[in-house]
Amino acid sequence: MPPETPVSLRVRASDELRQAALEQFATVGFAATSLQQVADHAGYAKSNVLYHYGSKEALLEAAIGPAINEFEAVLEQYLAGPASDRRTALVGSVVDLLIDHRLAVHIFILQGPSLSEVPIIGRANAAVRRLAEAVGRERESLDEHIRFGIALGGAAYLLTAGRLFTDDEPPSDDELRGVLHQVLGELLLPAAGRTSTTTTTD
Amino acid sequence: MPPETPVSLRVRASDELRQAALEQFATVGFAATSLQQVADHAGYAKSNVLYHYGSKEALLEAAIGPAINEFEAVLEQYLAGPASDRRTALVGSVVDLLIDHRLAVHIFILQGPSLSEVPIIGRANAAVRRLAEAVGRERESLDEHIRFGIALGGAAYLLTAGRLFTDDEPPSDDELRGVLHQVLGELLLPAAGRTSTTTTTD
DNA sequence: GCAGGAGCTGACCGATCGGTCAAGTACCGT
DNA sequence: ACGGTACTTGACCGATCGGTCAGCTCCTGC
Repeated sequence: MPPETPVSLRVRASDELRQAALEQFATVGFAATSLQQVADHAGYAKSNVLYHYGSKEALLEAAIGPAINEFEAVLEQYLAGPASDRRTALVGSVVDLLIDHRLAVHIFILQGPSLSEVPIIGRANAAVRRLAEAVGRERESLDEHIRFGIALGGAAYLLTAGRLFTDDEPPSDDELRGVLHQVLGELLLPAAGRTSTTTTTD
Repeated sequence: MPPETPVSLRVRASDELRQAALEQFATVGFAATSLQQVADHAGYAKSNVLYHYGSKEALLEAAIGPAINEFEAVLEQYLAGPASDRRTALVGSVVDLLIDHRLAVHIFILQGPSLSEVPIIGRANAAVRRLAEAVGRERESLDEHIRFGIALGGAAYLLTAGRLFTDDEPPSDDELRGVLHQVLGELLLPAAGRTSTTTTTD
């Protein structure tokens, strides 16, 4: 047993590299980010990136895999849930996912269509598509598809590109959560003023 | 004067190259698209791209310049308009711009934050930011900023990534225009039920 | 003390990047 | 027929890409 018991474990290089990759992939784009950039940003040599993660695609998978798993869990929960309050629960789950994994979400939502040949991105695209179809199947398709696309893509855009809109320091996560909950609810939940037939349950 | 008056002018290579570049930049991403891809897609040699447009950046400028000019015109019109119906006019202008230049808009809105070092993208980002600030200045800032970001980013995302949501052939532009007008109006116009920004408790 | 494995690095590889250049082709007014 | 101009191309350039590999330093179990 070592005499000193370090409260904070030593920082692992693989974690630093994964985090640097996540930030670079989200802000610069996966295709436009070189392994050299990731290594420089984390303070290591490029070879070390390929030592811990065998390839650029594996690095991407390590960076956004957890977020995609969580997104797939949200999808399964929605498909299995009762039709009465699926929508409300969906909005809450999606808002949490967006805020907790905003960088990863930006990658596999906004860059997803450009990277469909990457296996893990293909998985994410399939999940997004299944959720969109499930949401759109409940009512008139075109309107729902558009609302869903704007809500998902818009929120993903806002959370990472939103710093472009103001030079003030960004709002706290709780503030963001509240407003996002409100706005996405307006977009996805059958509001009182919209769609004359307020069919809350079928 | 030429004896034959050809009804359809001869197809110009520069136009074909510009159009191919627009499509590739929008679907694959500017940084991830090589000049070789653009040339192959249009059926010419790579050298010919650099003959008509001296550099990759100049090609981008030729492809999205008109859309950015139009966006800046929308901004000026909004800044100069009377406060009474600026918002309503803005929604109409933005919807038209989105539909008429969806590929270019996808590039300078969604890829904008990643490409701010490219001069023309920097111009576009500045215009987006000025519009966001003008819109957000009228009421409580955070809520308005978020609504604006979701509306703009979401619509740009939907129009080009939306084909990921369905394998049916895409809806007509008129259908799209109608629904977009409705949804963006809900997001940006002060609706009757909504003015209180009391975030619904979780 | 020491063998051995994990962590890390620089040198190097073929491929591709954006961009340059000289030569070839096609078409024009004269 | 001819000179010139616009157009198009393949060969080529240095830089950088993702990825491989041999070798270095450290730490640890014995």
